[in-house]
Amino acid sequence: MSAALRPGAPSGAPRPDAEAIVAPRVPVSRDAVVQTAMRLVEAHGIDALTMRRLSDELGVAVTAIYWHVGNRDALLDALVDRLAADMGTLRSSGASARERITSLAETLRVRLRDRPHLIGLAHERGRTPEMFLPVEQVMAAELASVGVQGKDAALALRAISTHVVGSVLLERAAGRSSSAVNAGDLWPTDGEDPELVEALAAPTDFDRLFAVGLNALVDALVPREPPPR
Amino acid sequence: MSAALRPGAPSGAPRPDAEAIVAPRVPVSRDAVVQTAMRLVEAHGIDALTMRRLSDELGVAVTAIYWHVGNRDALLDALVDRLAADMGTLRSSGASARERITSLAETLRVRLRDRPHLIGLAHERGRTPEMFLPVEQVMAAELASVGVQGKDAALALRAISTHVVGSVLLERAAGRSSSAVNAGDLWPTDGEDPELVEALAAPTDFDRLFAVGLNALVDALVPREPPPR
DNA sequence: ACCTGAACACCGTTCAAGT
DNA sequence: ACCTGAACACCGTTCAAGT
Repeated sequence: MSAALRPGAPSGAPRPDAEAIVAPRVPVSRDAVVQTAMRLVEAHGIDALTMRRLSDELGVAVTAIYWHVGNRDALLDALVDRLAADMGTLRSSGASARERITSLAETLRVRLRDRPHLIGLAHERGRTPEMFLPVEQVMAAELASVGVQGKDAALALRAISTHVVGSVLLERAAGRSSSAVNAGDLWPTDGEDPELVEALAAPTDFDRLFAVGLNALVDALVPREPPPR
Repeated sequence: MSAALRPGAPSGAPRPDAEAIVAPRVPVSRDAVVQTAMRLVEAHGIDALTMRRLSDELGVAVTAIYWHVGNRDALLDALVDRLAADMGTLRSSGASARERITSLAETLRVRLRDRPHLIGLAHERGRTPEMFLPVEQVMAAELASVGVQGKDAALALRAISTHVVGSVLLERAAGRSSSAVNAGDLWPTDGEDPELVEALAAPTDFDRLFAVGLNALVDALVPREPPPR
């Protein structure tokens, strides 16, 4: 089911500057390797990314991959690089600084949640900070506008972005749980608060959970008014 | 450097009910397998747990492991089971319900942080809820004492324990980062708030970060006074 | 009941060799 | 500059066979 389009298949214009004619060759670029790897990880998770499967997908021998990216570890680094670049920039929207900060955090969350396997990878490699960068830049300006700067601003930024990744990671983990274990299933059912047990047995509402935590953080860290001048 | 104490070595009393005499045998129990696996993971991380290394450590052939635990996946499940059991129970201490809840969360955090590789494993397998169980039981009682019950209590419990695991997971990830990438290193140094950039370049103070988030959550979710009766 | 050894399919990686 | 094939050490797992 693989190794299909190995020979020929000259998609793309033939390069005029080559002594070609015989076999267009269309060499696999480093870029193509990274891109295909990204697709594999997004679609089937990190375990699906084996050097051999990747080379199959590209229609080359395994060893060709090594020429382009060095080894698997370097390839994973390249994936995170690209993911970080893909995060792009953000604009804040909302009436007050607090609303704008809230909406920034929500946007980042959605963006991360769209590519769960890849942010899982970034997490494993301790490179989540790079994912925050774009939002933090904008958020810093918002904080400054209400008088939060310096070390306080750094703390607030970290608290909020930590909350975002934490939420995404845990939601992802919950999704991966085979039997979807919830705390409620483990509680004694003869307790004094059956409504609590029932609520814990139900699947977590991650949207609400995220919102509650975010609200609490914003309340604690972002003042309502700009400071008196 | 392994496969050392293979034959003989009859540690533990010889069983009197056996037809033995010739070779004490001391069979490897399922319990011993799980225990050794746990040690391996705690000491060297999940990747160090290969079936072959494990069997070496136990002084048996690889295939013997399979007889005791089925396969690697089942073994990992057994590890998480044991971890959950090891979490034990907790007592809350403090003057008010708020203080007791705060100290419970802090205790859970420390307990999880002591075994980073194992809770990483539990996380990967979507089984963190079981780690919370003991604390949540006690915390539910504290919440009830200030009038928080039912669905509200469930939300509060989840918000707090999510914050705890999230913190631990991210701290662990930061520790695993090779070059300890911090957001500050990526910011332009010609910004308008050099103190902010400097603070972001410094390593994260996870204790403080945790405390700030926890405080915000407790403020938002746990009332100061018990409700009027 | 408990363990071994051979065997299989699958990894990542190196290297000499080809064009 | 780019790719191949053979080879190596290491995985998890199955199975028939031993005691």
